[in-house]
Amino acid sequence: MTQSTAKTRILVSALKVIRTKGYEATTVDDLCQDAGLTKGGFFHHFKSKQDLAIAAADHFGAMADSLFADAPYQKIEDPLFRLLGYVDFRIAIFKGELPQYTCLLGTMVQEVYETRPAIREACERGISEHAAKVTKDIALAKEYYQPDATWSAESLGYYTQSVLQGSFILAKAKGGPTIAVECLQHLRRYIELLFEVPDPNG
Amino acid sequence: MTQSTAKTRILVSALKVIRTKGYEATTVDDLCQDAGLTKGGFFHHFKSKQDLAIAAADHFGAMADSLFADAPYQKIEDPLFRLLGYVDFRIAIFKGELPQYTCLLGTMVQEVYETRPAIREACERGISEHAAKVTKDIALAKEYYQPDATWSAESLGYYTQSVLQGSFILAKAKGGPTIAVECLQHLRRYIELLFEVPDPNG
DNA sequence: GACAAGATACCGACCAGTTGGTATGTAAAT
DNA sequence: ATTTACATACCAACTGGTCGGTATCTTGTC
Repeated sequence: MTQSTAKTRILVSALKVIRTKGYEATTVDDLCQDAGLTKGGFFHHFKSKQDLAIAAADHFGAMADSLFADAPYQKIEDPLFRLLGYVDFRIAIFKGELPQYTCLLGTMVQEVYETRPAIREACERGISEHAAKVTKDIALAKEYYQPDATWSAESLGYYTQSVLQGSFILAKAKGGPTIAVECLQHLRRYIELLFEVPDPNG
Repeated sequence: MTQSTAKTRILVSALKVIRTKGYEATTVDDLCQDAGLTKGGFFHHFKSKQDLAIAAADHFGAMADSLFADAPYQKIEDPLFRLLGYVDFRIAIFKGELPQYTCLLGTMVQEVYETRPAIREACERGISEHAAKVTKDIALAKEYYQPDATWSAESLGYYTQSVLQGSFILAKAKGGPTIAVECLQHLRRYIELLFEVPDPNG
């Protein structure tokens, strides 16, 4: 059912190539070669490289949406443990290959936030939408377990994304996910402490 | 006493330009124009653009070193509160201009970790050295206040950097530091919780 | 302290390769 | 018979980097 039209092939290639080389270092020819078509075909579907980047950002957001929507942790009923399930799920993703667990949006926005406002905006949208979904569970958990806490659900939602984005950078710098995973475990511990989850070790 | 030799002028320009545009989008001509010399001069001091990037990474590390070594919070004697002082100091830095509080190393490594191993290595070195300095205080505080904690000082040191790097990305995406600062406040709260710092609000 | 001799710091023109993007053509689908 | 979905050929602009040259600063010698 996964239609392999040229347009989606380009988008898939964009996710792969831009995540490993960044936006500026990725040439249109790189994408054409990876997607198996020629430049004429590329510019038939996207009016510019920047246009492709925006479409790729949207596509990445949609991919992420369904990845997390279909993840097993969503079946957990308690919002707090669903939130912890989210963190565990993200830790599990780190077992894959580096360019695959990395975030296209964070990678691109880092490079182009000043020079390509339209791309920046697309990245911001994707990040914020994902953060909003995490925030939703946080808000539910907060209402139930910590209604009087001084921190806002939204800021904690963004905080999870901050830790994730930073972990990607450390993983790239270190050439592997070991330290990144430890960072996510700190994030998990923070959530446990905030919600006063009983320590399973006693 | 601050010698304005062409070489240091190029390095200063590199910090500025690469932090706003990224490594690949920064051309040698960009740097020459900003530093006020010509291409011939540039390649007299650096044998390649990549060579400059490595030198810029080292220079950035040195700048950061002295910035934090001379910061007022270093005078705090208790290592735990010195650590909290570090976080507060980083929050304070966010009051400046976006490209100025951003990390050159995180920006570059994101783009080039796969394509330019030598630059990746330089970025990793800089990040790890800074993390090690934070870790030092964490280790002291841990030994004194939480000697039996299960988390390692080193992982917490890297965690602080992870939150920072992620906060930079959010600041770039959002076009301002507001959310980033809130992230650092979460980091501060996490440290307080880990070390069971009494809540000043009662 | 003068001066030749070399090293250093920089300039400006140039080059080969690459880049994003275009113009034109064509075969299939509607 | 148009429109869609590509391929081919091409271009102007830009890229990192080279090269020969010049001004200035160092250094050793007398």
